[in-house]
Amino acid sequence: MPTDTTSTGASSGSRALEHPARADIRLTDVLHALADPMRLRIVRTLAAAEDELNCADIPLPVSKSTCTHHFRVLREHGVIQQLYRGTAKMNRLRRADLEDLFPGLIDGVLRAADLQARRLGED
Amino acid sequence: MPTDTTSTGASSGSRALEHPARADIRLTDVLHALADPMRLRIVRTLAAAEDELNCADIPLPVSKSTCTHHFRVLREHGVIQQLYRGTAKMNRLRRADLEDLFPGLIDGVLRAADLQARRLGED
DNA sequence: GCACTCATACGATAGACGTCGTACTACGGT
DNA sequence: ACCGTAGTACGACGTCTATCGTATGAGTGC
Repeated sequence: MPTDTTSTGASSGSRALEHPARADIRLTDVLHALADPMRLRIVRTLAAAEDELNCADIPLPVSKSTCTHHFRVLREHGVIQQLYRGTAKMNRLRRADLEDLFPGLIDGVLRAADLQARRLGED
Repeated sequence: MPTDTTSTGASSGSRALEHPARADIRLTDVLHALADPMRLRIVRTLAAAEDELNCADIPLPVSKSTCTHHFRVLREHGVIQQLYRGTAKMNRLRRADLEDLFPGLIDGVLRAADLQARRLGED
């Protein structure tokens, strides 16, 4: 029950995507997932949206295959939740699970990323 | 001056070890450095000690070469400060620099690691 | 000076990672 | 039924990583 992905109900519910159960999420895996510029950008965008986003809603300077790869890494390491909604695949941060396991961690990383972006004049 | 390693004075001051300046520390590098079980254990031990530690003071289930490798990664990514003191090499967390750049990040990771260790019965 | 200890350097190796392009599948609309 | 769109699968490629063993360098103490 920690990784219930059927809560939206109205989805066509075709293929199931494998997510790690909350208890199986490992800190080093999460850190590894976040330790990549592309993935960190994805996570920041998802966090800023506070709503589920289409893969294509997050512009990345890499090919579509690479994009798929990064989303999968984030999902398999327990950082995001993905579910199909028709032809699109919606993405959402697993805030509740992560907050339960590692309170404050994600917010700390996001704040750090914001500070660095401001400091370096990016973003 | 952000990376002054001569503050201890009494050290023999032989070889200098390269450390990134505070402004050059990148979040993804720090996360990557922490995203390894061995290195996370090193950092946790250093944080718990709150004092500088010899490399050999941190027992790791890997060879000495590998140990050296991990310490170098941590240093080159700005997580720890190393300085020679005679034949030993002392290690210390760069808490001030990291706290200045990414407030709360390290503490968040350490707390997360503690919680996970308790949850999994390790530690 | 010599032995001992702490740590490095240097290869070597096996595996993981980020990236790409192309071919393919799934769904939705017309 | 058909096409278009969103995303996957697969194979390839070069790079990076974690690990090791052995040989080497730097200090301490006898």
